[in-house]
Amino acid sequence: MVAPSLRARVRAGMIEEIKTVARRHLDTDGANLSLRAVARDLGMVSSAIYRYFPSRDDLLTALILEAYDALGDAVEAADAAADQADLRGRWLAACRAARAWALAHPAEYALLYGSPVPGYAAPDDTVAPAQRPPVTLVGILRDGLASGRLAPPDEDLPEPLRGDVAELVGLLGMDVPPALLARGMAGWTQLFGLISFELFGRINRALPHRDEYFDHQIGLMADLVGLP
Amino acid sequence: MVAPSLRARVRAGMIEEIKTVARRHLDTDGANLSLRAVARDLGMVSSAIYRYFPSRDDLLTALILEAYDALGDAVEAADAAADQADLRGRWLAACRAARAWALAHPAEYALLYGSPVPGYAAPDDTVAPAQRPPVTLVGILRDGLASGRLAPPDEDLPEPLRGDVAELVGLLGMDVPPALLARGMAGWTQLFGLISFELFGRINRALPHRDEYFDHQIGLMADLVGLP
DNA sequence: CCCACGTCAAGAGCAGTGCTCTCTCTTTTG
DNA sequence: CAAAAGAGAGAGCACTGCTCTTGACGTGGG
Repeated sequence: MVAPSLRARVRAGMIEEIKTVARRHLDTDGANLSLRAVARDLGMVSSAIYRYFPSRDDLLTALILEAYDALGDAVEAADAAADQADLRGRWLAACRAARAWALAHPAEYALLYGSPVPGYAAPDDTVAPAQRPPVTLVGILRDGLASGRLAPPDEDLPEPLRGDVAELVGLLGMDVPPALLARGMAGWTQLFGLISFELFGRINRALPHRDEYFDHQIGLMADLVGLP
Repeated sequence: MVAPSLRARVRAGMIEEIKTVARRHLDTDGANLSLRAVARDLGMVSSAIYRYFPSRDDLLTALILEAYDALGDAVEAADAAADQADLRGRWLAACRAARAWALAHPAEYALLYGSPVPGYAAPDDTVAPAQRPPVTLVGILRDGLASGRLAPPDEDLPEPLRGDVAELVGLLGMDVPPALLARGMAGWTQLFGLISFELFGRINRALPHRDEYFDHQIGLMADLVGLP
């Protein structure tokens, strides 16, 4: 392990600076990020950017990865900060943290969960960090099951579906009944829908009390998954 | 009322032809619609398009309007085709119709419910057609309430929210308790989330039986709104 | 009938985009 | 100290939305 050379440190700083400026452009100008505009802000020429990122998509991918991790950190931190015995409190805290992060970083949220850019295919690196929020939610359910505070749902899944979800249970490494995982995914789907509606402006201008509306809606889903 | 002149009829046909080709480009190339490419396909030069649409955004708006109406038609038709006494059947049919339309027209769905285009602001004309699917869902609940087949939820909404939702009830002109409307909106949010995840996300590659998964998820929401 | 008016399409051009290639200068390395 | 590698600048290609001008054509009124 040699000490990084001056050039290497400058390079790392440059990469960070490019990402910072790009993030700023993302927040102000929306999803269509212009490499040339970023370069202009940095006082350099557009072709110089290609020393650091092989293409615009790679820059976007780097931003997406960081955004997934930032969202995952926020959700997991909120869950960890709550009273671990209070399952419903943990669920609500995780959901609120996701919404708060999305409201604070709307353009990055749109990058993660908006319509996919036509030519762009997200690399596999993004799969794991993307699953952190739903995994956190399911983890709360697993904890509840383990501690006996959460009763599994009465129903079971019909067969072709049961196998799929059971496989997903194994993939996530969380020992919960398939029917419960399905309800947990319903909660995650609902959370995503709620945030997207609020952010993309499709939801009602007739609902001024957005915090209360959000809390009520995620409360409904907490009921659905069986949190007391 | 005079008969439209030959020129007017040719013009109307041209507008339709442009929209058709644009829709095709949308489906193949994704959201970034190129005016020049559309013009090329029509054997004309890009500037000629501006005789019919003042800008690219106006062409997009026309497509969005038609898409909203197509989706609304599909959902309402599915609801109307179901046995009107079978409330749960109507709910499921409406949801399935929305999904089917989205899967058949992914790019147009993305245009409607994906991340908003930065510079673009949807005109007010789009508000009414955009509300047709959720209004259809709530209409099912109202019918159930009127016929006594659906019991309103036990709970009531806490105060700041109750007023908001009550106002929304008035706005929609549907006489349902606020708590029930809130649950109906949860169902609509869930439906949007489900379709978006399936279309955009590569959530659940581990779920090959998508139809069954979808049916189960909307079934959960049918339970939540109280449909027997 | 005919001509002026309004519509239409084409072409050039402007400012912007992602990206490539070359050329030069500086830093690191053997 | 010389060779190799890295970094930035600049020109250029193909593309985008959009504007303006120019010339051709169909149509309705005199």
